[in-house]
Amino acid sequence: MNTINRMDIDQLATSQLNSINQRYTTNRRKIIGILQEATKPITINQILESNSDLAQSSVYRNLAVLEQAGLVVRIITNEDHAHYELAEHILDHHHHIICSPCGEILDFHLSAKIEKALEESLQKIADEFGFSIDRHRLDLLGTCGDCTE
Amino acid sequence: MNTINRMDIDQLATSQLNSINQRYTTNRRKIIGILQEATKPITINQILESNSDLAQSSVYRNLAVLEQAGLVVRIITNEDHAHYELAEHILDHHHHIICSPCGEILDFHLSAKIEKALEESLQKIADEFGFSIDRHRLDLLGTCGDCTE
DNA sequence: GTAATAATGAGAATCATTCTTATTATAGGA
DNA sequence: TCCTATAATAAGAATGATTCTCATTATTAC
Repeated sequence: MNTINRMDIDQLATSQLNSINQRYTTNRRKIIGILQEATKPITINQILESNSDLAQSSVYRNLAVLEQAGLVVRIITNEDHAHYELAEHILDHHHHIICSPCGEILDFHLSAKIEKALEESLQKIADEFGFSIDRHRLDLLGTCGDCTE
Repeated sequence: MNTINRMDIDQLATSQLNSINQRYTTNRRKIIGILQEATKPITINQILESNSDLAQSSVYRNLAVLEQAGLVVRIITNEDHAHYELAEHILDHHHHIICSPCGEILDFHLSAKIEKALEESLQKIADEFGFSIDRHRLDLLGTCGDCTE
């Protein structure tokens, strides 16, 4: 998991940003770096805390650009703040386990077998509805060990 | 699906609201009725459009109460507005297919077999993470037929 | 280098949602 | 049936995450 290294990410980022006529600037590189180190989805406040050089408005703007470029995914939960993480072709396909009390989000993987069976079912369903699928997401909502105590 | 009738819902609503010391008022009954007729998750604006008697602030407040009572579920997507629908013990367990361009949300059902396999996998994963599961949600994101044309 | 264009950052603006408060409705006891 | 205590309502104000504006700074192409 996440065997892709920094050099490869930079190359990917440059090429995907270029394809939408955007540059891979210093700020964008910083944000990608912070997301890569985070190993789990984080909020904009957490990004700002890890690098005080970044302006809030720039982080909002750049995350939107990085999302358009397909490099970053925005995760919406019932929390006040959105969470962000690197796109699945950089990490790998996975799902989220969310602690409702504290808002923490962690990644998990389904077994290849279940994942495949699920994808086949979903494709059939999309066909029935006349939808073209972009992606699916599966969240597990509950309470983490720390919040139970 | 959704074989429960209005009388049963009213009874359920009364009992679940009472258990958190809340009343099943006229406004709350109206909101439940609108959600039942909608057959798919709708926004607060859509609720206000179906009944001009309701004050916006009351709808917000009452949906929060109905959600606490476990009668209503709030659905968050990337859209600006949250969507609401009746809880799964009133409808039945299902998932959502979401059109990203227009924001429409429809319900779908997984085959019992896949659903069961999935739930078993998720239980194992929750155990590994030391989480207690509340529920899971599965969304299919894509583009509906109308938005493709 | 220089001009043209894009990105930045500070703060203002937006807008869904939540909060406040005076008014109205409801339930339970006398 | 009337009181009284308490809950719900509705109108608008307040909040706060996110988006927008625009003057300044950086980058690219020639």
